[in-house]
Amino acid sequence: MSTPQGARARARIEVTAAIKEEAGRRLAAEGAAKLSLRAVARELGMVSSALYRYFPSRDDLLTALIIDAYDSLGERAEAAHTVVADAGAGPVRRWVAVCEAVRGWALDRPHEYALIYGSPVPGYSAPQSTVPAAARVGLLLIGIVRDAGQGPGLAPLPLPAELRPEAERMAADLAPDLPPETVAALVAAWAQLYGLVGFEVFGQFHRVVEDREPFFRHAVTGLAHGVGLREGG
Amino acid sequence: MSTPQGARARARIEVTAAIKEEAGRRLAAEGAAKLSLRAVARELGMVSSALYRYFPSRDDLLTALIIDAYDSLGERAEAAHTVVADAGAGPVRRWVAVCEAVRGWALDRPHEYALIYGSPVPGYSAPQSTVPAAARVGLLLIGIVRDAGQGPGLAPLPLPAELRPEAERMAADLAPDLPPETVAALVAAWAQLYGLVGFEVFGQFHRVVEDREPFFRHAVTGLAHGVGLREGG
DNA sequence: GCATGGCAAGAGCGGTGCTCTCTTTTTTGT
DNA sequence: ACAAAAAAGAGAGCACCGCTCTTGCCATGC
Repeated sequence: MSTPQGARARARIEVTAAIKEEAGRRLAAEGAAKLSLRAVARELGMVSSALYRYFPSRDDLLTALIIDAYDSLGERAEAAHTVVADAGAGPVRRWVAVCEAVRGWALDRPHEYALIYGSPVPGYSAPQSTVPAAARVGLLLIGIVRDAGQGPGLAPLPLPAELRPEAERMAADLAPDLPPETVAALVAAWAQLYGLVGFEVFGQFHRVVEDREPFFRHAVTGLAHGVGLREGG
Repeated sequence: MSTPQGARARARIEVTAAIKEEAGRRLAAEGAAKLSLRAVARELGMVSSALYRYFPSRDDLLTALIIDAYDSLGERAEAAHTVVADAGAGPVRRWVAVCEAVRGWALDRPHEYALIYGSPVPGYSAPQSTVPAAARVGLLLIGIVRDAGQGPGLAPLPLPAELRPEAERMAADLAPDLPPETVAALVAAWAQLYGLVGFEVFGQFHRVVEDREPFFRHAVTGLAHGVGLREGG
């Protein structure tokens, strides 16, 4: 039936969604630190204590918003990748497109970006439930490298001996079909990408980099080369 | 005399220092978000309103802590550089030493790291007074590249046409004696360094990278190569 | 048809940043 | 030397916050 649990459960779902929606608005407008349950409740015309029927604490509400943010970012990155992949672009152009999608999303929603990649909310540690959503962009980047195949001579920096065991462990975990040096380079590039995006979103480039789009494109192209991607594929 | 302004000014300096010290302790212990003026005042045996005679607002206290954090980081990086430079190390080893100092400092004082390189405190924008302290690590990295000289053929990625004007502007601002492609690569490496450090400090490498020290060393060695440094150079 | 369980409401606790007033103490100017 | 002025501490108070507990209502499910 269309009312599988009766009108009551239906209302619960709607109220839950309304809370998340309003909380998302306030998050986008003022940031996570200023997100208050009382304000959300006030805006929704309910009393603050009623909100605790839906989210046991402020942190649980934040968790819901975090998962939404990861999903929104992952979706945007995947969409951007699909567009250029369908146009027949090579691996470097696909890599750059994904990076630019991440940057664009972060600049559009700086507070959501801060929520997932900024300082962790104190006393709060992301529950396991955020992991799949959080992994989407990483998987996308791995996929691009996998699709490109790895011609000999295009390999990234050779691994120093001290890193080889860890690189092999990472490769076994993340992409058993890729050589360990590629996986190590990928993980580093992944972190470095968020360094570039974070510096821009958090204002660290203020009065340092002015024309940021070409700068970013150039930097992530360097990242692509670092993991072994070349124009030809 | 030893009391150039009388006992009053002397006391003011001491109380100010005590406030900053206690605030720093609480910051290190619990993070910026949980830093409360009232708690600091309580710990110091004064009433909260008295604290406003020394810091007009919580944000001003945070600003003082931010400057201290930048200085502490800069000092540690400079000390690390001095050690390896005095030992006659080449540019790559000096670069890596500075990066490792940044990482070590961040891991030692995650909350201070979050304060200066994490999500900006909402409604707060760092005043101009933080700029010199914030620039120290960057200047150090520029200095290493400058000292290395730039042999031909070791240059970083050639600049695309769209980035050339901006790269020349950055070079004029930051290091007029270095070629624009080197400066662009330097700024990118600077941001990427903090991506690597931030991911580790903020727990993004949890269950992804386990043996982090060699991984970091390898990644920042790659960064050094990216700006044109080579072992011999 | 009625007991039950989900839900909104309200009061209240302990905490926050910040302001204002009042008093005391020190510095400064004549 | 003494009064005026500046600086500092204390306390009350405002408007918030997260969160808990109790109360009473009302729709739902037996």
